[in-house]
Amino acid sequence: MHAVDAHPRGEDGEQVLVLRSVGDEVGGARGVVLQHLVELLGDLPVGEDADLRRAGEDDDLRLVPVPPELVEKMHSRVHRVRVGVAGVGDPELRRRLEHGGAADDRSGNAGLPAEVVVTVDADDEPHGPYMGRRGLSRMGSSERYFVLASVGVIRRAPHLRSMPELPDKREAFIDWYLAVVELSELTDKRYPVKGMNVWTPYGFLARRRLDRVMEEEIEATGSRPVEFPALIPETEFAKEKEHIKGFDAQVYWVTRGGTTPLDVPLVLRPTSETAMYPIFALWVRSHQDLPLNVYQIVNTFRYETKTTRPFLRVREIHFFEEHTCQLDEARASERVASNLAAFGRMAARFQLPYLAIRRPDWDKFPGAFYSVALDIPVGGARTLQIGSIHHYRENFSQPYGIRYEDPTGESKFVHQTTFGLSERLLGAIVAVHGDTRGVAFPVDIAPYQVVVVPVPSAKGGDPTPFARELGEELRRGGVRVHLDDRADRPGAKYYYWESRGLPLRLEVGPREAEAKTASAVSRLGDRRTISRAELVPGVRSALAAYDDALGAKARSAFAEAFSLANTLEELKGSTTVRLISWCGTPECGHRIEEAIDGALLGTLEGAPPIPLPAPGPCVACSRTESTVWSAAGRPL
RNA sequence: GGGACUGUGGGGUAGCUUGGUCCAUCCUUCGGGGUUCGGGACUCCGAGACGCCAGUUCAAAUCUGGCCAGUCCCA
Repeated sequence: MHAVDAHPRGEDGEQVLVLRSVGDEVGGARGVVLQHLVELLGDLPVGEDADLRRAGEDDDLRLVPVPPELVEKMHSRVHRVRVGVAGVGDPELRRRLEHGGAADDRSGNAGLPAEVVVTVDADDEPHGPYMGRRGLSRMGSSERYFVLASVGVIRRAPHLRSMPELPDKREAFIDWYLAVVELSELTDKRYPVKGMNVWTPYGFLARRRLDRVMEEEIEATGSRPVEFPALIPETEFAKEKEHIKGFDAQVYWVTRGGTTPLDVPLVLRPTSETAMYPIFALWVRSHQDLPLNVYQIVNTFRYETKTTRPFLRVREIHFFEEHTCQLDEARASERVASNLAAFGRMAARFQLPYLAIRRPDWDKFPGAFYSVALDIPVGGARTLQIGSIHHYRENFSQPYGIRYEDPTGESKFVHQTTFGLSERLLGAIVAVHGDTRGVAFPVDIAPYQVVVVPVPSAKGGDPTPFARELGEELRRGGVRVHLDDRADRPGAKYYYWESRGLPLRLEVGPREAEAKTASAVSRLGDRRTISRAELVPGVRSALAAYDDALGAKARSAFAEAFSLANTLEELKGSTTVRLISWCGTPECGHRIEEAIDGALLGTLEGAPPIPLPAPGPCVACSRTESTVWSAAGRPL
């Protein structure tokens, strides 16, 4: 028997029949059904979600066995459902359920069901609340009438209160992701424009940390910040043919100023090539102006038609974009390599393992000579592109006239590169490090690195002053710290901060105040005692250990996300990202994409995610010449 | 672009098929009081919703139409 949360009509320990969620089924007759049950059960108290006062009519209720299909259907949603009244232990209750209702059909209510299926759930588990769209309402939808009842004992026991559980990350990644984002309050997605979400204070702090890391790492390679306007004249936008073709369907247009139609419509930048390059043509005159390495972090806009998801696919993108002009193709290739290295350093700070992949020609950035994408696996064969680096050769410098005079006096076009990242990185951090409790932030990104939680007690006194002292000292020591002195219970605060990815909390109760220590618990559950005297170094060392553990966990999951495939057949129904040998031809590429029902992500650049032998024959055509290791998956 | 489905308090939902039991259920959340505080406390009081516009009807959360928004599938 399961416990029933504090029912107004019941006493502790009292046995009741509880009618749950009258799913799809009884319609307006529910009150009548309830009334019958009340009568059937005589003086046995009946607990229910609905108001029994509404029950009034006097109609027939017949109990019938539940069809096995229905039981099966319910089985996945409700724990251990028993058929009919079989699960009822109490003989008296059972007798009444089986023989109670008298057939007396003088109903004036045509809407009543002729039969009502009652199932009795007599298991030991409390019914948890149901999250998402898969609640009880979907249960037994093919069945006409259906009442779910359960026998239980009223128990006013706090520990049986069940809290909402997150969907399973492996089974239902996107449901899990959305629930975690909601729970962690990184963003408010209720803004009334699809794909445009509000950055909450907590989310903004995380984003700003991300921006800082990007700024630091890119500036270390000689890049400098700039900011270009958000609007681009159609005339400039249209100069590079491939580029405009690639973005045409996704741009927002500004066609009016007030009530006056604009002579030249303006596009809201989907990316800034066409905003920057006319100006680059003015900035670059001689080889002495090169390289030109600049970046900006701005919002860009793309009219996404597919389903939008917080951080992963949005219409207003928080975009990091580096644009460079180089002397020649080789220097531009070097810049690509330098960007890859810079991203490697960023990813290390995010504790994110990733894949650098050269995209096949048909999937490169519109206007690019080639594109290197940064991908991560996100469960099953799914992948997420979190950034990209492009070599443009002279594809843009020619239409935009970006040329320089070389030392011999010859006029040449520059070779260009770009490097793009976005808030998808934040989504990636959530996706990779998050778990059944919510987000887990790496130390460098966490809005707060440490939260101090005082644990007061009536006997031991209030440790809050001591906690405040510790907080102050950490702040002076350069730690991002917050004192959580809300009136909640400590346990509630632990869950709260764990769901938001806090790396380390310090629990400070009377015992700690007495001993001049703090109990430090990491987001991964690691617990240690830090003495007041060693506070800042102790916290730093705990944070470093946590970061290492987080990275190690991510790397081991990363390695498990890949497997080899030797034939097209093996690609079908893939449950990991696949590594394959590919001859490089588009024909084979397309056959591969068809087999995996996804995308040929491209050829590996740099270190492989798992140890690989030399490339074998192409999975599609078995040719052995010039095959390369490639990855295939299903982009999210 | 084509098709299917869905819109109920801040979040998740019940109710809709068969209009009247509904001044709309439950959980969570939020505000206030008291009591608590070493892993999601209890208790008392209070707050909060039928996407929009028409129509049908004595009566609409429920039926019809349009619109808006969203989701899924296919191209």
